[in-house]
Amino acid sequence: MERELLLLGLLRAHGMHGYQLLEFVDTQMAFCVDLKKPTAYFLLDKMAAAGWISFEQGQEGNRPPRRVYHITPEGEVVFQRLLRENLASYAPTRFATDIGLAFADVLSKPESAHLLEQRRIAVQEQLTAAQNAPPHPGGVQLIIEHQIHHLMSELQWLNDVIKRMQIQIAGS
Amino acid sequence: MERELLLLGLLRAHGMHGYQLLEFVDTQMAFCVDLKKPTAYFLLDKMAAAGWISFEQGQEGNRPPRRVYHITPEGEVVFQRLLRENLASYAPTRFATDIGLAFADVLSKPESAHLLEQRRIAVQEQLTAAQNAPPHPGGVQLIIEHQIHHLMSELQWLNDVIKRMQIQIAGS
DNA sequence: TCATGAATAGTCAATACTGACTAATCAGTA
DNA sequence: TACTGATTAGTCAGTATTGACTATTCATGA
Repeated sequence: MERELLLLGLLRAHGMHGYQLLEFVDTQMAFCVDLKKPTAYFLLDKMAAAGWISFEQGQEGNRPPRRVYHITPEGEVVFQRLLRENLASYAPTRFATDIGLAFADVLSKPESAHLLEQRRIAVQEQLTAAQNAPPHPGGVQLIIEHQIHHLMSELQWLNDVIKRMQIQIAGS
Repeated sequence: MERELLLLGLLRAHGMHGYQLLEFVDTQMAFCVDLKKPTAYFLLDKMAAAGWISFEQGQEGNRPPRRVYHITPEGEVVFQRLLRENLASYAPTRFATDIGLAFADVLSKPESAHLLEQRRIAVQEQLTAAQNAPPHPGGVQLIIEHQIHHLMSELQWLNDVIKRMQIQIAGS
């Protein structure tokens, strides 16, 4: 339900139409949520059907009419529940890139080490990007800090694994 | 493609039927992959259609016949490609539990701090479970070590955030 | 003024994933 | 032996997600 939480949270600020929501998520929160356009509209439809949000046809200038969504009182109740559930829990993190590690011994140690060095560069790049991100509004800043903390931890771990592999190479 | 990588990697060891694959993933790798039964059969069908794996009807005792899957030479080529791609790259991690942070200021600081303390307990429990996991075969052990490293880093960060909130409460 | 490309706003068919179900066999036991 | 619950093996209908597409408006500059 984290995307529902996100959309409800954004709509609490003020009514928005689908594209506006999408744009905000894409530009301000791309690093922590992946929300595609059809998924967003699907979720909006679903939440409207559930009565968590309402919408009216809005017209602006000559543009084609569009749905402007608002959070309903029931939606606000759901938002608060989802928020509390979210803050109190921790969903175990699955790293997609971990599966390769299970089979790293299929390749030679030097090749594995070399490939993981490329991975290290990728992590380093993401870290630099996060550190150079312009300040974001309110709580989003907290998420960026989390990302930075996490990426630094990943870098440290990767360095450790690579070092261990190199010792094994030297010792063989 | 990380699930394809996983299934191919497991089938490299020896031919297996769907249920066997599922069972291994469920018992040995549940903490790092989430693979539901219908998804597994779906992927096996798809990979068989692509020629990455083959199967024959196997019979054992009086049990109903079942498909025993084997990796093909083309499948081995794909496996090696996917493995190298996986090791060399780093998919940015999205933490589902981060979204709540963006809206934490909706609640009072004491309540937020209290909820995050519950989250800390959840993280701590997962850490203890990972630390007490029996030794796993080969590369899977590496993934467990990664999880432990990550959970310790999460704990440290959470402690820091909670502490900051408590200072803000005291100072207000 | 009238192409041209970017921005706006959204839809749709196809793919991927899951919860809930079926159905057979086996192991234990009353 | 006949019943019960666990294990094995898989399917299917419904839900979720996505890539690719449509269609309008706006800005611009030749």
